[in-house]
Amino acid sequence: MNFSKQRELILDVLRQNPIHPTADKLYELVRPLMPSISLATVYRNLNQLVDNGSIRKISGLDGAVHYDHCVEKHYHFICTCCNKVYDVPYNVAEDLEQKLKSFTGLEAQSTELTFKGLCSDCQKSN
Amino acid sequence: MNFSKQRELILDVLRQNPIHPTADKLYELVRPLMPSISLATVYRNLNQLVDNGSIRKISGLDGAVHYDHCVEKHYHFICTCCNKVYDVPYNVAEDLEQKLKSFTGLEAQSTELTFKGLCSDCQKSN
DNA sequence: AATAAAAATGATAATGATTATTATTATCAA
DNA sequence: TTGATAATAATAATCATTATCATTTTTATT
Repeated sequence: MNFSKQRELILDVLRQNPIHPTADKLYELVRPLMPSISLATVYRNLNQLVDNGSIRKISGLDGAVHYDHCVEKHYHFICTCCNKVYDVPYNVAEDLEQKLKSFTGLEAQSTELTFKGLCSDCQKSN
Repeated sequence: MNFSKQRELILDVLRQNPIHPTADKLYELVRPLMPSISLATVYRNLNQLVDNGSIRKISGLDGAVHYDHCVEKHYHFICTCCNKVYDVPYNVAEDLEQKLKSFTGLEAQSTELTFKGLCSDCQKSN
C-alpha cells in the first residue's frame, strides 16, 4: 500500500482525534497542519482508506457520513441532542452475523448497529 | 391526525409497495396516480409521517434515505450488489436496548441494525 | 352559507454533502 | 533524465434534501 503525505496525515489526524469526525471536520483539523490541502483530497483519501479497510464509515447520522479510525468490532450510540457519536462495546451484542445466517441464510459482510438517544451529558442539561 | 389527499396517497403507495423506496422512487410511483404532485410534497409528507410514527426512515445506504412502511421492530439486510433492502426478523437479535442499558447505562430511543452483503439473487448471478 | 384563519400545496431556488473533471505536480522505475 | 503513472488542488457538477413563497385547499366560526 502506497501512502501520499496527504493520506498519511489524514489517517494520523483521524487516529489522534477519535471523535468520529465528518470529512468536513477532518478537513478543518488537517488544514492547520497542511494549509494547501484540498477538501476533495480529504474525501478521496477517506474513501480509499475505507476501501482498503484502514478505517470505517458510520452512516445514519443527519446527512453527513462520519469516519471511525477504530476497525475493531463495536457499535455506536448517537446523541439525538448534541449529535456526538459514542462507542458501544461489542459485547452488547455478539455474533449477530452468525445469528443472521442461522435465521435467514444470509451472509453478512458487515454489520452496523446504531442506537439513538440522549447521552448522559445532555440528560443532565435538560 | 389530519390527512391531505397527497399524504394519504403517499402512505397508501408506500404500504402497497413495500420495497423500502427513496423519496424520489416514491415520487415516481405516485406521479401516475396524481400527476400534479410535487417532489417537495413527497418529502414534506414523508417527514411528517416519520414524525408521527406512521413510517420509519432507513439510513446507511449510499446517499439517499429509504422509507419503511413497517413500524414493527425488525432489521435490514442491504445487498451490496443490487442495493435492494430486505427485512430481517426481530428474533435475530432481541432486547438490544436492554442489553445496551445494562452494559453502558445508556437509554436508546431507537435502534438500527443493518447488515450488508450479497443477497441470494446476486450470489447466483455471479 | 360566508368568510376569516390556518394549513398544505406546487414550483422552484437554495443548501449541503459528495463526486467528477482537469490541468498541474509528485513519485519512481528504467 | 525521461517517461509513465498516480496523486494533487481547485473548482465545477451532481444529487438529495430543505427553504421559500405565492396560491389553493381545508377548517373552524359566525
